Amino acid sequence: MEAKVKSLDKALRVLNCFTPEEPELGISELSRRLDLYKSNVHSIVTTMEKNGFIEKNETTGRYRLGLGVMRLAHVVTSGQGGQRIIHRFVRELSEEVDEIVYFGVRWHHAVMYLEGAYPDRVYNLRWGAGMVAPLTCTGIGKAILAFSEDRVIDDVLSRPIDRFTDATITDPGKLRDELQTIRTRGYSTDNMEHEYGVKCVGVPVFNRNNELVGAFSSTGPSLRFSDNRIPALAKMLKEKALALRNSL
Amino acid sequence: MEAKVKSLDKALRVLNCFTPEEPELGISELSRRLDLYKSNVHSIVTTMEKNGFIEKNETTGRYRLGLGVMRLAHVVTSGQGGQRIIHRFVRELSEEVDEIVYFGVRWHHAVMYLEGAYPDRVYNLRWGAGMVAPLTCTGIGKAILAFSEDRVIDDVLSRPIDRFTDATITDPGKLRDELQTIRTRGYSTDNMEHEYGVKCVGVPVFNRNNELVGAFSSTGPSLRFSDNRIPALAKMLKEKALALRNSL
DNA sequence: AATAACGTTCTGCAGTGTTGAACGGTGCGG
DNA sequence: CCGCACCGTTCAACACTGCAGAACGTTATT
Repeated sequence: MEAKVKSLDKALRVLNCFTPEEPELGISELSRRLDLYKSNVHSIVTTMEKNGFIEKNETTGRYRLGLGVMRLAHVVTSGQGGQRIIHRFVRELSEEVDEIVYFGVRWHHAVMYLEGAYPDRVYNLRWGAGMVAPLTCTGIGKAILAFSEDRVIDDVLSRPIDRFTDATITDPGKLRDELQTIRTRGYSTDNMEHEYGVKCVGVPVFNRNNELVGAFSSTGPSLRFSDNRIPALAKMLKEKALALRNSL
Repeated sequence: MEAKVKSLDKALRVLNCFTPEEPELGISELSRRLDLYKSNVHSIVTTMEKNGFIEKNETTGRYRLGLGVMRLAHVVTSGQGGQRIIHRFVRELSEEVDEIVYFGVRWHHAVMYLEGAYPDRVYNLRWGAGMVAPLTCTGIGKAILAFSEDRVIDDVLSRPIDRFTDATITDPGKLRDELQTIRTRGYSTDNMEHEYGVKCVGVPVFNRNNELVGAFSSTGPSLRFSDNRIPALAKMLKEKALALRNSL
């Protein structure tokens, strides 16, 4: 697909430069990264600023995303009718398993987390709707990928697979086998493949037409996610996914 | 302020057409609303779609905001360092008062809710970060407005004040008195001024430099928010605001 | 003091966003 | 069952505007 309005395309690429790791960028930095002239980026940024999508940090002189983005995000979350139901299910599930629970969907070649809940004892959780993670090395991602259409799986496996820990499965063949295991078993696991010391369990969520809509996952320290507890967790997640299916 | 890049400005105005009430719009509808040609809007929308900020609903043929917006929202929320602390405070506060609690900031002439927490018994809550409400008739809004700079107050009071219920204060003079009461008393109330049957209490949140950063509010059915309970609620909110001040 | 990098401003030209009409498809009412 | 109205979509030619590139004043670093 080709961009119809090229100046707009550039502007949207500017927005996409901002990440949780680099939430604040300067004009020159953006111009280097996107291979655009400084004056060009400056025009774009000031126009965004006028509309509330970018804010200027007056002390550093650099720019960050503005609250206008949050208003749009609220439109997205409130617009999805099932969102509130899913929120409730995630919260209930978190209390039942007494661990962090997420709901996420596939977004291009990644998982996007849309809902999350966690017990009170989890104190310093870095989480928020819109968070993005790989499909290939997270419990939630693998649960989604395993039940996605073949062309999606082929597409994801044909690209280089990022390594995060030495447990990350980076071989496409092995990952394909893993996905088969997940399909037959009905749930996925993440044995510290994304982050050291963190394990996950994931199950797919379908709607009444048996279409994949997303996945639940539960995650926590490897100490609590012992091999013999995981099937029990998976069972609880699966039951909730089934209940949600009937409520969607 | 004038838009440097006019085509971008149009595109951003397209995005701002989407609201929680109308999350899905057609090309013709947008073109009428913004007084632009259909083909023009179409070019803009397809370019947005390519970048993930707009999605097409294939069944209706209309368009809605895309998940790319959520990714940006996560950058905003994770970027604000204090956000996680505030989240924790709101959650604690919600347990202490056993009611819905919000944290919000001023955004132009409105409040934007950034954090919210609520007890389990609250079932069907319509809430999400990025939600926007008036400054003039909500507990959280009036708590912010009362402690804002004079030019902000004058600006808000000089505009027509929307009416939502027959308790809404729409007279600028009366509202100015109300703000003075809030300042001396240290907390604001919303006595069904925004929604029938719903009451609120709000308190401002300052940082160590005594600059206003936002406000807490607690809200719920008027039955539970009796006149003699409100001071107690306000006291709890104020204590939390003071604690937050020292943690920011 | 000198350098380098920053954000910002300006102008003329080339490239592109916009116009306006026409297309096929869909759904409604006569 | 037909015709109308509206939808989203496409296209070509032109007028306009977005952008390259240099120059500006500031700030931070050496």
